[in-house]
Amino acid sequence: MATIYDVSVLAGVSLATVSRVMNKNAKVSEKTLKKVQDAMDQLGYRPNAIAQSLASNRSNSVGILVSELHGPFYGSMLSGIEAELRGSQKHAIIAAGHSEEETEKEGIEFLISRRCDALILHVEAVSDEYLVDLVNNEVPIVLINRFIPAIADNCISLDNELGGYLAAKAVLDQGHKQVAYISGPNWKMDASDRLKGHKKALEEFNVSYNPKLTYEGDYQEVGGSDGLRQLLKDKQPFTALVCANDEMASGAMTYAREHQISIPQDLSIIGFDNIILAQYIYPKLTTIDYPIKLMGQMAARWILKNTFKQTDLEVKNVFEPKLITRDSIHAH
Amino acid sequence: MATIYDVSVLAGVSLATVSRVMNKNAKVSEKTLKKVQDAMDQLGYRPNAIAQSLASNRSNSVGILVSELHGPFYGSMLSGIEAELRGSQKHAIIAAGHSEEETEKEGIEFLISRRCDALILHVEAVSDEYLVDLVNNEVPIVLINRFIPAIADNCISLDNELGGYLAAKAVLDQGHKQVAYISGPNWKMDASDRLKGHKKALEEFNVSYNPKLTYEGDYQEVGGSDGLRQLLKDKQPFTALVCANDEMASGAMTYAREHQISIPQDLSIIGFDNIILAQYIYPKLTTIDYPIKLMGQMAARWILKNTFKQTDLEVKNVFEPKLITRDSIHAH
DNA sequence: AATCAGACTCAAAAAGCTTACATTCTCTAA
DNA sequence: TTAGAGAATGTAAGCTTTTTGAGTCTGATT
Repeated sequence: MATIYDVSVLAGVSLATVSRVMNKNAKVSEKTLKKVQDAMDQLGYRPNAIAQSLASNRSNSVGILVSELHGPFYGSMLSGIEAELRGSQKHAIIAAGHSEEETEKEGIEFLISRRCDALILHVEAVSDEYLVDLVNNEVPIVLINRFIPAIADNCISLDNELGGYLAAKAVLDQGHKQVAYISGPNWKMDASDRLKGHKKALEEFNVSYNPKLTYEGDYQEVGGSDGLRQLLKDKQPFTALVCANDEMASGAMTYAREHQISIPQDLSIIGFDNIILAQYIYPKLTTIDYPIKLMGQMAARWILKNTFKQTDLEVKNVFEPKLITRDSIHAH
Repeated sequence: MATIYDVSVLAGVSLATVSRVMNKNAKVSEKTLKKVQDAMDQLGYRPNAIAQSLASNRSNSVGILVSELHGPFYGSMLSGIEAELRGSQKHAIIAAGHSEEETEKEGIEFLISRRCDALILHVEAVSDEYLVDLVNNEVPIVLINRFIPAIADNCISLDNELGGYLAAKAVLDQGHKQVAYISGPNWKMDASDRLKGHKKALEEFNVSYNPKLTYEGDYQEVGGSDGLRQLLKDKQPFTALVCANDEMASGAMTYAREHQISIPQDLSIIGFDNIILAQYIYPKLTTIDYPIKLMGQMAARWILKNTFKQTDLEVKNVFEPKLITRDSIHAH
């Protein structure tokens, strides 16, 4: 593979001149420019990005750590990030953290050792202190879906509490008084925030919160079906079910169908996230929109602005969820 | 950030020794080993992967080009690849090609300039010749979901024709004689292969192929709904509908529901790909399984074997689709 | 013709690591 | 004791680029 040296020899100029042609960062005479470009074409020269990074201490790449690569959620997020970066010739290096502390740390180490110019992290298992430390001592970092007050500016998050509130309000507004809840794993910040909002709405509607009507799920489909089964077994009556995400809502809907409970006539269900699935299942799922693609884009924009100095960009840190009304809620 | 030099000074040894400790590729005495490791710990030393790549001409990274980052298909594929690579300390650099020739080429150029040790490509717009050229002259490459005879060993593909055959056979076996078909974009190889298999099955069952019962869709949901509308408008009767992928099948199902056509009583539908969605929609979609995650894993394994010389690995090039029977087909 | 500014270009150091080859230890066997 | 072998370690070149300070041109001005 041709190197810059080969180009310089063929063009009869110095390395520095070839470099200047590539980077367009200094004047080069017309004549020289042409000579160099011809030589590049002739050799099929392709700059070695690795060597460029080493020499310039810039890699033009952004490291991204997500929990999983599959699933509708991360796909949208990556897609949003990639779209935004592409426009500025920056690129993505992706690692998966699998929601495990060790793996997440390894992933971050990897991205840093790769000399990414900045990192976008969607991490769950790692501690706040660790992240604060990282932000203060290492590369620029943006956190998605996590809010840490000490580094608020580095966080792009959703107001999960508001989301939980809106979901509960949606069923309460329809006259439901007995509302069951399937939460996410309580150790996850977003799960507990959603629950907090849920309780707030209940309170506002003078409905007392009944722990027996709550089941701690796992954000997976099975959590929804297990949850509904468990809730029904408890014999505490309820007419509406709020699920902390769409997968669980879907699981609950499947379980309901298998047990001759029709949605939404017998039971109203609402989800959270508005993943693509929500509009495919039947009945179409009423849910809370999580603008994850937009948030991914915003994270990328934060980096373009703060690390790559495209100062004209606007960045928004906190996003607001909103209700998407479809067919899974019925008035009571 | 500490460099290998800092470590060597603190440990009182040479650069070479530190390097040997990192790479474990030569004997180092117990005593020296400990000194070096202590120094590394003390400095929080983290090797500069960029410099390592430049010096060793190996990046321990695999470039991956997919059409899109979102969607169930690519997510599974990436997930399979990542899982396999992680085990061997190799990493993924990902770019998106958006099914456009220019973008795909740019993506490939980028990955090569990044000095990836090998590439996994899921490309659609780029020509066979271009790929053959690439395989012969540049980095090691694996193609997913594409079969090019000249470089058959580099291809990990699905027998799409067999899949098309199986899908048609599934409805024919149930006694259907009037079978409609919504295809993918015909310029895509997989779409035309699936159609070929479809025709073959019809022939085998002595059902003549009727072009009026075929609609060229776009592999998106809207292609399914538009397709079904169009087919119904044509007044050619049919009792079964074969869709070239699950998204379109889902679109068709939605359209059917909206027009009081019940599935599968009035119309049997079968999809293709077995994306996660297929088991969530109602009725659960009978479809053809596309083991994309496995294929992603296999592509990664191909690279571990051929590029990273883990010669004990077994690689399989052609995968066979199989029928997944659920609830969307009814006997006629 | 000499001078000078500005435009171009060059030579060489630097970035952080690997690795071939050279050198120095440390034993064992004579 | 000491030669010799093998183990352990060191030296220095090399990987491909960027970048800085130092020229060299060119043409206009005196």
